[in-house]
Amino acid sequence: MKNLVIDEIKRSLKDLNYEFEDGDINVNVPKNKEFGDLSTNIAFLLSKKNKKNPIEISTEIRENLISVNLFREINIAGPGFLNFRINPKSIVNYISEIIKENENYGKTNPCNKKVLVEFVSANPTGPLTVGHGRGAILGDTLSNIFEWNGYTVEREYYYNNAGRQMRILGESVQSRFMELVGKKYTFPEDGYQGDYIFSIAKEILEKHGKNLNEDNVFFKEYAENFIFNDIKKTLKNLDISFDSFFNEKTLYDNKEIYNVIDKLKSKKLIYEKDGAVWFKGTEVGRDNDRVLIKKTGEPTYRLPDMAYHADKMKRGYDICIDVFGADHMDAYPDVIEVVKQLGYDESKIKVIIHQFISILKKGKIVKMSTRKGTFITLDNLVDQVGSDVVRYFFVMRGINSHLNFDLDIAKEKSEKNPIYYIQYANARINTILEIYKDEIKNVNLELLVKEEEIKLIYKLVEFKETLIKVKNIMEPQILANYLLELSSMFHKYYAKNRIINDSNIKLTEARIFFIKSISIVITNGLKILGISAPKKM
RNA sequence: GCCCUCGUAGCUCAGCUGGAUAGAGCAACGGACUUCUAAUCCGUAGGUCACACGUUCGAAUCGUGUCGAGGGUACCA
Repeated sequence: MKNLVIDEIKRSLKDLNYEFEDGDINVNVPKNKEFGDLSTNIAFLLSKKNKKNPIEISTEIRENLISVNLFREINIAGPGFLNFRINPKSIVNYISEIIKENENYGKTNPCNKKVLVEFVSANPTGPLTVGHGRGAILGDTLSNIFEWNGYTVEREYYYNNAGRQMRILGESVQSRFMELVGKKYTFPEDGYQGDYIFSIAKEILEKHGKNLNEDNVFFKEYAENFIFNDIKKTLKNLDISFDSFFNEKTLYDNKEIYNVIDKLKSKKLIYEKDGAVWFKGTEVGRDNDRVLIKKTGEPTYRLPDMAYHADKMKRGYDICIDVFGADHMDAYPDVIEVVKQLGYDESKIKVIIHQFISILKKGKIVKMSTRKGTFITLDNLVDQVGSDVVRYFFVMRGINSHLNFDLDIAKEKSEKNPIYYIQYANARINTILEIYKDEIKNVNLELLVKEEEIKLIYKLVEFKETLIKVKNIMEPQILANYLLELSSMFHKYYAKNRIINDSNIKLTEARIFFIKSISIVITNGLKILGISAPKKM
């Protein structure tokens, strides 16, 4: 809708010989509907450049556009705003288009571009917690968005099953096993204290008996498998699946991490100090130099991260999206700088940082630690409120907001959750569609003349623009809010207007088409968010 | 100390690249089901957009500073 108006304005400005750039033209929906359907401030911008009165410019543009069929009315208001009223007849046929495209409405034709989305990427040291949930759902939703925008998407999970953390995990399980069979084994310092460690130990006992004689590696690998299966199950419960799991170990095996060092060395960005190998970040504008290889000979986590990103660049994606929690805030600029130094186009990497959520229980923030086992698992949350609610909840807020999630309220008030509001709108429509099954031929959509109907159609037309916008700025809450607004408009309309009206068949037919198109948009929108759209509730 | 993110109604939060009278849900109060699902709708009340300067015709939005919250600042991941 906006785009249609913008195109007309552009054409007009060319006619009038005004110089402008595409970004200059802003069209938006005025808060006060008396101002019209859409409004632009273009006259103000041109007035600066041309030293001309905004009213004068507006008048010229109005004269030029007034005969265009798209517009029913164009007014000049205030100090020079141009307000447009759209001619409903020029827009009403979008409904047919929506119904024709049905479950594909909103999809863009394939654009032959590949995007890799890396998310979750939790090491297998414990179950996924609600803390991981936001990243998991954000990553999957962004993947869906890119798919709907015509991209080929790969979802990748990056993990590390080597190193200290995993060793401690193995020792923790071994220790619990010994405890179960009554043998002595010291629980490791910094060991994992969660109950799931016991569960793993018990399963080992059941399968292998109490005379099992294996070393730490056995316990570590057993635990890793157990936990990874658990993680995959959790993700599956949220309808999330990955195309690939990338093990950090690969980068050791194929020496990629050392290639990174060598290349940086040749650029004189590497030096040794105190027995460690450092990246000279300060040379290229970073605040600090960083250790890449410890004096023990082990790489720090940064180095494989760098090699991993270099690997992704080699694989030839058009965009690489990294979904991180705020705790990675500090590491990624170094990684990106190194990618750049290695000669890759670092602008292809888009880092999405989301803030953490706090879980409130009885009004208090629950401090969570995987190590201490004081966490709420994502599974637990899904069990309590369901996948739809969880998925909606985690994308309904801006990624930069630190949001508080009150568990008690979420459980108590789950009926009043906004997701039900949206799903209910769709269910109401489908009930009517179930009742009215007469064949409709030659529907006359121009009978939809009520103001609410026209506004709703505008809203439907906005769907495609919204999907493009979400793809560009990568903030899915815009889609969540869109669906909420659309549903609200429908509920209000439904309360005031009957759809099936036996004394006016033609109007009934038009409205059936109308609500059908609303249902399609809600269903498709929810699908992108990974949420079901039941026809009955 | 330094670096990120944030501060909007009692609570949880929207507010797109600055636009006209700042929105929604929850909580409070009052209404609406013989009619396609009341998981809904309508109404009342609730605000110095943390604060102060600045840029601008115009600021919740941009800039600087102050205060407050969270996160990061490791040869942990």
